[in-house]
This record gives sequence, C-alpha cells and structure tokens, in this order.
Amino acid sequence: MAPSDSDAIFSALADPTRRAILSLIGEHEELTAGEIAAHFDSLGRTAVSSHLRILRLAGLVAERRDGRFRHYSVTSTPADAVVAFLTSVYQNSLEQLASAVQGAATSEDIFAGRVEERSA
Amino acid sequence: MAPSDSDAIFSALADPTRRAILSLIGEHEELTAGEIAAHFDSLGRTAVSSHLRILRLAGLVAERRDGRFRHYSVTSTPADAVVAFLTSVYQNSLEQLASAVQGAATSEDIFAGRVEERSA
DNA sequence: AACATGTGTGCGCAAGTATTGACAAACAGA
DNA sequence: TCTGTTTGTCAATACTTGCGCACACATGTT
Repeated sequence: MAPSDSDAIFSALADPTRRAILSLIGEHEELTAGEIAAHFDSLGRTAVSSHLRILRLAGLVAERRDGRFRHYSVTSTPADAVVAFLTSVYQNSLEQLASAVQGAATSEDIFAGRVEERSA
Repeated sequence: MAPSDSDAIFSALADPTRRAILSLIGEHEELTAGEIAAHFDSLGRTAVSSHLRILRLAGLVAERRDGRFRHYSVTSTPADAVVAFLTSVYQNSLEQLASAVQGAATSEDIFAGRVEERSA
C-alpha cells in the first residue's frame, strides 16, 4: 500500500496533457503557469494549475517563486524510477534500450498534436 | 485526438497492478493467464484477464494460444515510445539517462510490495 | 483600491476497476 | 458421445477515481 514514488510518476505521465506540459517545459528552461496555460486552447488556468500540482507532487517539475509568478522547470532525477522499471522488465534487451536512449534525439512527434496549442 | 500509441502505453503503465504483472512476466519467459492470476491474492481471474487485455492492446505483451492455455510474454519494442518521450523531455541529461539504463540492473524494489503475492 | 497571477474547493461528468454470473473452447474419462 | 472439469473471456453492475469548470480566496503589483 506504500504509494511508492513510481505510482505518482506513472499516474502523472498517464495524462497526455501532462506529458505535453512536461515536454513544453522541457523545450524551455523555465515557464510560468500563465505561459503554459497560454499554449493550450482547451484548458483553463485552474486545469493547468491542477496538472502542475500533480507533476510537482510526483517530483517531475520544480517550482520557483518569483514575486507573484511561479516558474516551473523539469527535474532531472525523476526519470530514474521509470528507467528502473523499464530495465527490470526488459532486462534481456538492455542494450537495445540504451542504444535507443542515445540514438533518439528528437522525437516530439510522439506526443505532438495531443493537445491543441496556440501559436503563442 | 489521435489515440497515439503512447497514450495506450502510458495508460497501461499507470496501474501498479499492471506494472506488477508486466514485471512478473518479465521474470519468466512465458506465463499463462492462470499462472499470473495465481500470484495475486486480491485479484480474480477476470480482473487479471482485463489487465492482460489492456497490456495486449497497448502492445506491451504478446499472446500465444496453445490449446486452452494462453501464454503471455513481454514484447521488446514497446518501450520505444516511453524512451522517446523521456529523451525528448530530458534532452539535457541524456547521458545521465543512458548511464542509468546501463547501470541499473536489478531494481525490483520499486514495484515490490505493490500487490500482495502468493508464495506460489 | 484595483488589477493580475495562481491556487484551493465543490460540483457534475466521464472513465476505469473489481466483482458476479454466464458463456465459449479445449481436454479427460467413462 | 456425453458429461464434467479446467481455462479464459465476455456482459452487466456497483464502486472508485480523475478531469475540467465556475467560483472564491490568497498573494503580489501598480
């Protein structure tokens, strides 16, 4: 019954909107909640805020307060749980996995078009 | 709005029970649905069957029919979508990711204890 | 005070999960 | 062949969870 970090991480990654938010932040260094919300047509501020809260509780993004703004950035360590799970399941094809990591440089197409974006 | 394979994959991985099933299959070469169900105390056959269906539709497991049995095994390619997403978000720390993949050999502790298992 | 940025709360709706009961398929025995 | 059992899934139901929205609140700026 231990929530076990991977629970929060995988649950957070389950939502395509959150993956889009995560990759959007990853493209920049930092983004404010307003800037993030501005990129999505079909989402209100509260929805974005709620997603950011989940991502933050999962340790996937970090929050830096600056006046009335809150800047969000991706954290580097959290992927460890995901990688650990993948390696445990795909022990046989570890080399494939490693090469895939090093090989794939840009593959935004996977989550592109998931959510309507404003041309900003 | 395209279901986009990664949707099914991340949704499938979101459930801790399915991750446990996936890793359980990964530990062996093949397992029948019954053998899988036998490893969980708090799950009926129908529940396991439903999870296997989701895993199969996501392309995470393969099904081989043999008489009245159905043997399930993990597929090697599906992790690509996950890896692609991780690399796109964590472009900055790709080396970290690659080393983590090669480094972590056994880390079942992450999903251990998620679901009660029978001593079989 | 007036305004902007972000979040917390409550509600309605949709999606997912586990259970029960029933069904199809395949094998064993008489 | 005809039961009877095992394996696994399908259908329907009840329960839980999660998402998005509207509103209100807290904080910070001008």
